[in-house]
Amino acid sequence: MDQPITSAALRAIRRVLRAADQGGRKLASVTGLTPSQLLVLQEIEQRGETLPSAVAASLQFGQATVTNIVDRLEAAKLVTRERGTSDKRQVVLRITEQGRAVLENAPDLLHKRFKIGFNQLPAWEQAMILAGLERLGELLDAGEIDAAPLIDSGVIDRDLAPELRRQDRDTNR
Amino acid sequence: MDQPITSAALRAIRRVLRAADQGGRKLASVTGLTPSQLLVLQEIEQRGETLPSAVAASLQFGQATVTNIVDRLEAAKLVTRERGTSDKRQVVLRITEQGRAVLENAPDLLHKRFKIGFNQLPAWEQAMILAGLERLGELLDAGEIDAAPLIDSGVIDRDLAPELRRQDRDTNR
DNA sequence: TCATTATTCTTCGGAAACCGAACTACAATA
DNA sequence: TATTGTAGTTCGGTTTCCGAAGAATAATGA
Repeated sequence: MDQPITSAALRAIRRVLRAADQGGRKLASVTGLTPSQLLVLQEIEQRGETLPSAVAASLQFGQATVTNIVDRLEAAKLVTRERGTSDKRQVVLRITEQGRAVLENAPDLLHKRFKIGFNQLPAWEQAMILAGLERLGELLDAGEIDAAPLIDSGVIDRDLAPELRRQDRDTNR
Repeated sequence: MDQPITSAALRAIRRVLRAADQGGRKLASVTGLTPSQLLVLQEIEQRGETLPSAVAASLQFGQATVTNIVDRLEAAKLVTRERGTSDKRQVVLRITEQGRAVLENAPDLLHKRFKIGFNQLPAWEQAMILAGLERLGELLDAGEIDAAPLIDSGVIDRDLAPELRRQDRDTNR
């Protein structure tokens, strides 16, 4: 059905995704910083001084999510929350020294693994990979997809599920 | 610090990751199948008849996680659970007709978006992207990384956090 | 054969990521 | 001033993961 090259590419993508995921998980267990937290932290560092809404927009997270994550970062003293002066509705986020230190010492593992290998590749190959990735990025976030043509074909019934589960299994023993 | 090309590549990777994530989330809201569920389902389909442990190993999930996900898939009747005959500790997973149908109708959006764009690219570019991706996959899951050199530099104190949070904010008003 | 050890899976409890909807301040506008 | 808009937060809910402990069954060895 698919071109072989297409599905090979898909497999490769999934592999990359999985690797990223795993790396993140491991990172979390070691540093106490989850991937999302790291992302937010990086975002804040890059911008120097931002608003939660900006972070949310850029990371495509909901505001609620950002609040949540910033809560943790603040508790860990990696980030500062301060009410805006001109517009008091706003909240200004700043990274702390500690935050910066964490970013230095805990480049996420994806980053790390990647860098190690990548730097060893010949330049042409680096260029090729980069070009491919960028193309891919374009493909993937090109415009909103219409998520229409997915008919109701056996969708999960969330309310029914829990009961069914236990019951089904018990009758099975 | 990093070569510019390295960090460009990293940005590109993150972009791809984010796109995948978003796509997955959207998919979930439409079909009721989350990305992980889809992965497990696909895995079961491919293998035709498997054990949870095999799925877990291949997807690099914990057993508990697989149990959890299979619970949902089973409740949705996309998958069948049956005790093994020769070894009764085992559980045999099979995809149902419905499950197959769902896989057909709900190729995940990543897949979909990707296919659309990808197929339109000239062959050489497809080849290039593929090569880049595969190289990347190798880089990323090359061997276990030693997650050692991450010193305790401002790690989150999980127990302290929740209290701090609320308190800090209240004093802030 | 019986007891011990291993295995396969499930259950339980817990952290975190997300989100939408309701809500609170504050700002801007008419 | 009254209304409408905007920035963040809170609340409640779902899902993903995991580790540890448990139950059932197999395999092993004395």
